[in-house]
Amino acid sequence: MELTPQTSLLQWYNKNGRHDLPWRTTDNPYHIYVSEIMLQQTQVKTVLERFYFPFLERFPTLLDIAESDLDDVLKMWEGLGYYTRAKNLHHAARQCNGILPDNAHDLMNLSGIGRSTAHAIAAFAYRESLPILDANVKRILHRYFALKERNEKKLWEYAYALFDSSHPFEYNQAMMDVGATVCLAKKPLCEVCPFKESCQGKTDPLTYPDAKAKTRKPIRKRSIIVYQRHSRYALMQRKERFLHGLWGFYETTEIPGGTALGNITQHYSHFTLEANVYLSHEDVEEEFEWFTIEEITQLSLSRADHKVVEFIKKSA
DNA sequence: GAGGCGTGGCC
DNA sequence: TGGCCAAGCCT
Repeated sequence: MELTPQTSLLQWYNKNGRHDLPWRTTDNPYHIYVSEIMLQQTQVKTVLERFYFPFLERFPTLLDIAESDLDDVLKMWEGLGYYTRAKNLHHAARQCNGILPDNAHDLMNLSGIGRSTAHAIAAFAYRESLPILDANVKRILHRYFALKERNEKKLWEYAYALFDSSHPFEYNQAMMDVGATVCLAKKPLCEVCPFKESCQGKTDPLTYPDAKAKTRKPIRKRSIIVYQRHSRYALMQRKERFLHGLWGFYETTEIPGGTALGNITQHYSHFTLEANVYLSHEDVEEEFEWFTIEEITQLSLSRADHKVVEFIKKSA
């Protein structure tokens, strides 16, 4: 007798799932929430080894976040990227007064929690019977139902079609594990896949969905000027959306004078920064704040600005 | 709906 | 080594 795809998936998960992930072995909704936000567009290894535990130690409860300054949250987020997540997490903590809603509908009203994340938290923390639709599930669905077209609305319908409503926790976790370890983007391992019997795309999995149009990342050439007064250096806290809340040195399209310290290249999500770094003792009228190297380590800086700090240390 | 939004790892 | 990819959301 043939197994249903849901039963096959469940059996696969029991044997092959990543059961030891800390956000799977807890029933603390706040811990699960933090993990879901950190894991957005971010590899499990990075979250697991560098960010998840230190963050929860610094902020043991959601109320601790609500009662802290955004700068303190950003400091724990430093290096993780997509800093709007930290801003939204801080805002969400205050929106709900440190008390996380216990259902997907109310979770979705919080900043930074979309439909998929709301479903994930609700399914994992409260066993609410809802499917998720993340990149892993999307890839599986495109192949399983042989869908060439990328269509978010239709994918949600297919997500419900394959969903095992009797086992929301195990199903959703299993789908992410299959996506992460079997239904791989470049090398799908169809022979060990729990869906190998019923998958409609198994003969040519790489053709689903249609390939994205290739676009070349633009290169932005900039000068970074490190203004120095005695043993202090000029930084500003970014107000714009890009790297919001992080501190940085002065950046310009002008070619300045001063001592050349070196060059940095930084790849961002939508452009590449190529910058020449200069040290200058000129007076400046811009509204900077001035910090020693020691004090700078207390701030939150982007990767690129950390590279600048390294140049300063070498030149000193 | 398309584009903005970080960083590290992989080949 | 440059281009893709990794538990999306917001505007």
